[in-house]
Amino acid sequence: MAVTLKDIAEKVGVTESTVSRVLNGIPKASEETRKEIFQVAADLGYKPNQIARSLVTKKTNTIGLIISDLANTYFARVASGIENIASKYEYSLIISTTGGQEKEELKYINLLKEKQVDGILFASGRMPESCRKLLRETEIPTVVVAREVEEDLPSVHINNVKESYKAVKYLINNGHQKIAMISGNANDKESGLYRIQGYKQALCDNNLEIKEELIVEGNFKLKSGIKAMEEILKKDDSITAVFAASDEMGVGAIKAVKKAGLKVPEDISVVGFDNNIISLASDPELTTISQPEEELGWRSMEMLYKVINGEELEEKKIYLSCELKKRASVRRL
Amino acid sequence: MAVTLKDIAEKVGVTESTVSRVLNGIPKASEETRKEIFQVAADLGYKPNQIARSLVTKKTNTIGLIISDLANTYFARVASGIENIASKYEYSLIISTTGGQEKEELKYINLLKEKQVDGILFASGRMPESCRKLLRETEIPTVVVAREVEEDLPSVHINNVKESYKAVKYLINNGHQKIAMISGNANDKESGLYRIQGYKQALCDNNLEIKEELIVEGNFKLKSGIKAMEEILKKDDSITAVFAASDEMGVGAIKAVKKAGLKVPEDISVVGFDNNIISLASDPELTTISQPEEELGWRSMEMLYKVINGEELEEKKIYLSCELKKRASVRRL
DNA sequence: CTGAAAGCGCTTACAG
DNA sequence: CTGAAAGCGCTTACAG
Repeated sequence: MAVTLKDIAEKVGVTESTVSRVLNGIPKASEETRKEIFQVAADLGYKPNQIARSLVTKKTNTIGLIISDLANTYFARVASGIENIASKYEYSLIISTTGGQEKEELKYINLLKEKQVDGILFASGRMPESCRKLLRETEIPTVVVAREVEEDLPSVHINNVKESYKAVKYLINNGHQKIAMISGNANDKESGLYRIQGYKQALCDNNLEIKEELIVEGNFKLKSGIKAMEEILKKDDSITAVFAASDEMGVGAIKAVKKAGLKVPEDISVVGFDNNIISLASDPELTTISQPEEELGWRSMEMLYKVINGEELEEKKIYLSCELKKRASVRRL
Repeated sequence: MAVTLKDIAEKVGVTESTVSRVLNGIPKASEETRKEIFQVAADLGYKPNQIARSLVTKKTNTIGLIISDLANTYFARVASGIENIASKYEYSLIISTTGGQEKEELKYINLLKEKQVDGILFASGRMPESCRKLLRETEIPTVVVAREVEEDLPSVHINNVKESYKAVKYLINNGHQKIAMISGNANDKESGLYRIQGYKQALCDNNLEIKEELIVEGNFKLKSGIKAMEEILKKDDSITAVFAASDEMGVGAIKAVKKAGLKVPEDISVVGFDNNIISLASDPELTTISQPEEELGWRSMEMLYKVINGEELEEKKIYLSCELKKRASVRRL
């Protein structure tokens, strides 16, 4: 059996209350009993039962992370950032993956409530109204990660419109005028739609024509990038550059260009998004927008910490900015 | 305030015990009170407090995962596999990352004990004696993931010697005789040492000479692969193939070969290890050994489940085998 | 079929 | 400086 406060108390000849106080560093006990209590606790290998403690303090020192998919590099890095800072704050992390499914999201919010977590970090697709409602009812402090959200929930994310704009502007600054895009799905309001908006905005602001047929949809994966690029080349082989909404698709684009007997960047320049390791593995290395995944993680955890402890938030919505990584896949025209 | 059993009991006019039994599906209450209890519970939005429940049942339905690093693709995928099956078994997952540091590992074992987890999955570097000892004392059911371990702890992993052998044998079968290796650190008894052993064994069994100077150490990262390959080319430009202990290093090798003005696979063939996405991003695509990360994850979770429930294990050590992915980076001589 | 009681391992006023 | 008591929200024999 595990050793309890009672065991220590009996052995020392004091009461559980005293042992509890001493072990928790509450004010003065006689130096003598203090010493003895610590001694006996160590001898017996006492480990406080946090479950029992949580029941009375109503704090579990654990927070729940609801996330789409750990096998995805991007989310894995966000999770990593969260874990690092959580452990610094002495919070444990319960991780639940949802695949972006609303049903799973609801299930886990309920579960985390039952487990009495002190707070929730939500990094799983767009947050449906049902989740918001449930979160409100359960009254668990929540911060949304990597998603803009209409709700007044605190959140930390990047500005996808602005960052895409930056990528496309870079191509324009390098003299490109006929720029295609390999996008995500426009129904995905985040990396899908917003990155398209940034692309269009950049063209528009620079008096370049937006041709809808030059925006080809992929699913962020490498293969879809290949297919999309092939389609683009078939449609219009006079383009000189392409902006891909993910590095995987960007690398796919490079592959397709080469397969078509053309060269990157001599014939076609490519810019990606993410700064995934594959952007460095490709040949040529892919120019890309570097997302601060780890920072997204730790900033959200910091925010949540403040919310839990009732501290004021200076900003309810934090936008982190991304860095343009200039590499060999873009040429100056 | 959260609604409790007591609230329901009062409203229905029965006792907490009855409510508890009904909600837990314990045998027969009158159909009438059952209905009413469920009704009231739903109306009040009752959610059982699992902390209170755990205190009495001595089960938390959560397991702890001690893992090196979530930002690392390999471990992230292992974690993903674990999470998927854990949630199927209705276990929550507390994830703690250690960076492979013994001190952190010990800290988290203690913490998980205090949190009364039902079991631990250990996927963090070689397990030091101190951890084994602590695990024994705390008596938490444990399964080791992706690491061979002398101890009689159950474990699931791949056979690094055998899989490396397979990779090198493939090169030999394709007519290669002068094969270099980009290895990990030999002090790392797993992917470091064992992959070197497999390489040597394959050469040996095929009467090829082992030249220590053709084994150059990297750190599994892309850059180190480039450096190692440059060194190898400097030492002996008559080699026709290289086996890299990771895909990142393999891709690095390809880059170095190209930079030296040679071609892959025409001049030098390359085989990697992992089947990381970058093996597909590289040009040419990298032939590699595909590790079953997700399966590593779920098999270990399944094993742990059995241990927790006192079921007999047919095998205490499970070896999963890897698949050789034949791609364009190897040529037949 | 249901109640009353004890207990899980802690913490925390309240006294003294 | 320390005890005695109550309580956190449940479950589970034990009666009846």
